Order: sequence, then structure tokens, then C-alpha cells
Amino acid sequence: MRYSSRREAIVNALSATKSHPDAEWVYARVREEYPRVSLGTVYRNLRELAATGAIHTVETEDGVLHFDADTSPHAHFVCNRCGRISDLFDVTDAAEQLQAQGYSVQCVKTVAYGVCDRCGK
Amino acid sequence: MRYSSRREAIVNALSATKSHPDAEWVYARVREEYPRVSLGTVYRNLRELAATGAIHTVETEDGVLHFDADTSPHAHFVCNRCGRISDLFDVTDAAEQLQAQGYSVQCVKTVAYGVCDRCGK
DNA sequence: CTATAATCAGTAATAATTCCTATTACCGAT
DNA sequence: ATCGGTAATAGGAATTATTACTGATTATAG
Repeated sequence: MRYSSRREAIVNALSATKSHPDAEWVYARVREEYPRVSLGTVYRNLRELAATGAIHTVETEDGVLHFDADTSPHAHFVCNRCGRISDLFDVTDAAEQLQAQGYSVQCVKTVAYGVCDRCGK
Repeated sequence: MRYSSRREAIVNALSATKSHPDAEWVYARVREEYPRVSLGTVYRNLRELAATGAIHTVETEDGVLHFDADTSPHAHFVCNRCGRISDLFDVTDAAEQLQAQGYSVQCVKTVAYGVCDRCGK
């Protein structure tokens, strides 16, 4: 993957926040620097960055993808009311910890992605 | 939520499999019994059933929602190659277990959903 | 029964995301 | 410095899963 100014701006925009923004937010930010950037470019770069593991993704319950430049291992909490996404750096007993902090946990989903035994052969 | 024959057929179709199907699959099954059922009805019922917790949902990386009639606490593994979704009843050290079984784990996502401290007040 | 409110089928609309095509920028080699 | 090949970009069209809307139907409480 060779250098590209738009991709750099996308990564910079994402690295400057811990708010787990969606593609539209990144688009708005990058447009401040490159007013002619297209939404498709933002989507493509975010997708490619996520595919290589350079950034991470969080899917909210409304199906919108959110992005995270912090690739250290951690989980997320999504508020179904305000949409805010917060970090959970210690996943053990996540539900208990959250409740102790005043969060009401409706469900915890753990999904592993990869290649299964059949496909790996 | 009052009785409806279509909803019953939807739940039955979902309960008859462990393959975590999507809405189209459920639609095809229910149509065997009710050929005039509409896809919108299937979507609406699946959404309402999931909202009440009667069924669970798993989102694959392509953004498609899959449904699970098994509401016992368990996690999932999604194969990014064949799309197959398998159950993980023991989540502790999920990655290690999966690797021992011949799975190649690319990432594990844990997301908790609920209402945050600010919104709860 | 009857009233009423949920549910339905069918269709149109929505919205997030991807695809497509012409154009442009980059970079190594001349 | 220029060329040629390759990859990236812009802009818009297309795709696709999902939801919204409408008038008709149906379950069920009284």
C-alpha cells in the first residue's frame, strides 16, 4: 500500500479523536483539508485500512460502521440512546464493571472473525 | 404482542436450524408454508423479536444481520471465507480454543450495548 | 358479535456502502 | 525532465439490506 495524501489525512483525522466516528464524520474532517475529496475515497480508504488492521471497526446497532485508530486490544460499549461509543480496556467481567460505573448493560456480544477449520484446509 | 401465524412460522423456521440464517433464508422457509408472506413482514417480525430478546442477532462483516433462536448466553465465530457462523459456548480464551480446533482467528470483537451513565440519569 | 388495534401484503422509499469510469498523481527508469 | 506504468482519486451511478407507508385483514377483549 503506497503513500496517499488522502489516506494520510483520513488516518490523521481518526487519530485525533477517541469518539469512534463514522465515515461521514471522517469525510467532513478530511474535506477541511481536501475540499474536493469524495465520500467514496473516504469509504474505500477506511475499508482498506480496516482490512489491513491499521484501524479497527465497531458496528453500532443501527448497522453503521464506526472507526477507531486505537488498535490496542480493547472492547467497546455502545449507548443505544445517545450512540456514544466508549472504550473497555479490561474485558473480564465487562458487564459487572459497566454496571458499577452507572451503565445499564442490555447485552454483550462477542464475535470472533477469521477462517474456519474447513476453509483453512 | 398478540399471536400471529406468520410470526409463529418465523420463530419455528429459526428454531429448526443452528445455522444463524439471515432474513432472506427465513423468508424462503416461511414462504413454503405461507407463499404470500412478504419480505417486509419477515423483517419486521425478526426486528421485533430481537428487540424483545426472544431471538438474538449476529452481524457478519458484510453488514448483513443473522438471527439465532438460541438465546442462551454464547458467543459466535464468523468465517470470513465461507460465511459460516458457529457457536462458542465458552468464551474464556476464545482465540486459543479456536486455534486449537483449526480455526484461524483474525480478530475478536466484544461489544456491550445498553444505556450509558449520562443517558441513564 | 363488534370494536379496535395489531398485523399483513405489496410497494415505494431510504440510506449506507460499493462499483464504475475517466482522470490524475506518483515513482522508478531512462 | 520526461516517459510509462501503476495505483489512487473524484464524482456519480448502482447496489442491497432494511424500513416506511398504505389500505386490507385478522386476532382478541369486552
